[in-house]
Amino acid sequence: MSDIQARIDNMRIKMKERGCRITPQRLAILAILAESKGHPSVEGIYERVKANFPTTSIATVYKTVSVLKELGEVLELEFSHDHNRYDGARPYPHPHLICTKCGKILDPAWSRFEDMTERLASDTGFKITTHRLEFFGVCPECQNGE
Amino acid sequence: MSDIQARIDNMRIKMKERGCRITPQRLAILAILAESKGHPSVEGIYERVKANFPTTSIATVYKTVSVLKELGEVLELEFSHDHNRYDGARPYPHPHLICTKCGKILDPAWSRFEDMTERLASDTGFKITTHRLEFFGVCPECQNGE
DNA sequence: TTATTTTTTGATAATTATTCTCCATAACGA
DNA sequence: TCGTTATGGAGAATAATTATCAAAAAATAA
Repeated sequence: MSDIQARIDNMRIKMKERGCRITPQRLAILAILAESKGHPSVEGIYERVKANFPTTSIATVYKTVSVLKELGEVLELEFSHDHNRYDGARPYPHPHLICTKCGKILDPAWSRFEDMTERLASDTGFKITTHRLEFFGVCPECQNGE
Repeated sequence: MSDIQARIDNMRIKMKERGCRITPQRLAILAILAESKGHPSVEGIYERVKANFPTTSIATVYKTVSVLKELGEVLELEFSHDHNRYDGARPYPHPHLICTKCGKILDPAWSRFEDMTERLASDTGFKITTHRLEFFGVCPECQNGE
């Protein structure tokens, strides 16, 4: 079974356990999020769902993403000046590399920051639950004016 | 001269150079941002400015903060589900420690991530311009139910 | 100083992403 | 299959932020 299929199944099970019904629209949303190389926005997910389910409302996408967020099955990247973006393939905190020109978001293949987090916790008394690390810059394509 | 006064003067000079006029309201905003231990929101700045200038509009605060952001004299912490928060004392990217219960934001005394950034740039071809690193957790006060 | 020009202020309207409302419909356990 | 109950969809509501614009204040010129 592919990683993507495994992610879809995992999300499905988590939603079921919570008492959610798996509708075709939701399944489509899960699939898009699990594939999500591009870290889509709700708007972007909505556009892709509509290809198969033309009557879908954007509210449905918001509601499904919200449940997944609550379940820890999707990572939300917050942008107060733009649509939030979502990572359903790797829902745990990890670094992101964001092109400030085209909005592309990449996942550099790096490990987490356990030791850093631990030291910070013992220094400050905080119980650290999560973190967010994002690098911003201009991608090679945008540097070449493509 | 105190660090805070130096920050105020620096912001003032940068705004002057850009052709901005330093009004009493703006000076009050600069002072609040330079002191900003608590990483205030626009709303919070507005409340404090109103103590001295009761007729101030929140739009004035938004506009001033926007100019400072453009000049790189204030760091914006983005929260898509809440007011953004601002750091005028240390306007360069640095880690933040955020209590998810009370909203307190601390600056742990850590250095930047130059080496990390450099490696990432050479790995991906991105021209890295800035980064964002935020740790979330529950502060000691909130753990004790205060 | 006074007149003139330009920017800023402040009140409010507009915008935009997101959330809510509500009922017909669909999912799913019995 | 049936009955219960969550969901879907359309549009209204919300909330943070931004835009508008006339009046006031600051800079500049005379």
